[in-house]
Amino acid sequence: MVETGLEEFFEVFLRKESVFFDKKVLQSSYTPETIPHREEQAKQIANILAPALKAEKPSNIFIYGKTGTGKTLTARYTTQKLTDVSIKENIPLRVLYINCKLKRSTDTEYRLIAQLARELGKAIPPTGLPTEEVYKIFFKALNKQKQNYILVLDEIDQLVIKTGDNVLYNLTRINDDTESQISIMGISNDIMFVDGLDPRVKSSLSEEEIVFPPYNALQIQSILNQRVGLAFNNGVLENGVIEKCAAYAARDHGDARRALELLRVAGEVADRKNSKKITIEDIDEAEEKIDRDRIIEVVATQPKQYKLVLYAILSLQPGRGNNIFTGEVYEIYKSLCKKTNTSILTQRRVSDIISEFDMLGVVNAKVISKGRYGRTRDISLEIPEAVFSKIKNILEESIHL
DNA sequence: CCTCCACCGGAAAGCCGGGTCA
DNA sequence: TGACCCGGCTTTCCGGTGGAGG
Repeated sequence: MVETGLEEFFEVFLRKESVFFDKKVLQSSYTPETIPHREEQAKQIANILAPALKAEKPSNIFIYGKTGTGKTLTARYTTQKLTDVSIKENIPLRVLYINCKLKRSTDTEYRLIAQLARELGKAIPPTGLPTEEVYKIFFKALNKQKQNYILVLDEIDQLVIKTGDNVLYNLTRINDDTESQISIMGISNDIMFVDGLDPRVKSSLSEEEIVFPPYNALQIQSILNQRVGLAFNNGVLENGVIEKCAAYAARDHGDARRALELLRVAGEVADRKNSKKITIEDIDEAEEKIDRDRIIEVVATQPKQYKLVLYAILSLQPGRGNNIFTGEVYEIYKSLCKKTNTSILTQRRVSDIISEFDMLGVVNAKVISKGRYGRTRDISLEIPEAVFSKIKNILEESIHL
């Protein structure tokens, strides 16, 4: 019985029409043929990197711009073209791209250097060696194959936040004692990031700076238009859909990635409704859905202690304004720990957990002063009404009560 | 104008599980 | 096997502080 039901389901699914022609085109991993509205920046990067083809060391570049402004895409695009030429002309040049935020892979000093050494063909164990040792192996490998390297460090700000600028210092002065030359292209979405750096690193890293401004609504429209032809079947977009998408994305900070995601999810929403068209309402629905799914995902994947803290905040929320304070949360949290037989963390730690939730956008927590009655955080939930009870359920289930 | 609350948040250090190497 | 390393998570210690109330 069940099988035939499923079989039928799959058959129906197979024959079901979709608004999509090729969904991949809307995913962030997709690299388009051209990058609209970034010709200027691509040109600049090309200018700076070009000397590498003549075995000269290009200046280090620091790229910054908000999320979804095409930094990574442009960096990959330009370096790809550069390698294409270097291969064709048989020039010893190599581009190493590292995303510094990849958890458990490139987000610490040891792991970053280890990864670089691996790119050069060395086997490095995931842990166990002194970092110093890994540096040695890496340098040795650099010396062995003499060539120009361009090291792209994406999300470089995350790396520094986590592990300090020591790594960058070491990397920027590699050229002093190796045969190979290595240029660094740092990509960050935090503009203030360089200011916190060691002055030596700062001046070295930002020999050249390139800014990626946010896209405006019109530009986002054209980016979307570039892709809809490939992504969707003909005529599935209702009038005004692109405009609305672009408007939404431009509203906060010209994030093209968000616009593409919005469009993709709207398509999925339409598909699920068996609709042959994507309507403007689908966009609204998509935006909410993205928001909800994100929060649910974030909450569901937190460790137990975090869940307890969040649950404590949750149970203080209903029917109140923004007056939840750290002390109250901690008291509730402690009682929850006892109830669930969990070890109790210190208030210092819980305080950090609260600020992590703040950064994740699950909670809003800003420090206020209550004068005579001390200083604390003013905490309020950022969870949309629609998912409140669902979140509560998730927490209750995974904490057992 | 001063006090003093109830925390904040930086720094350092400890614990533990994962690992290497000789 | 023992000495040693990394990294995540946590505790300990402690100096700081905005502003209501005296």
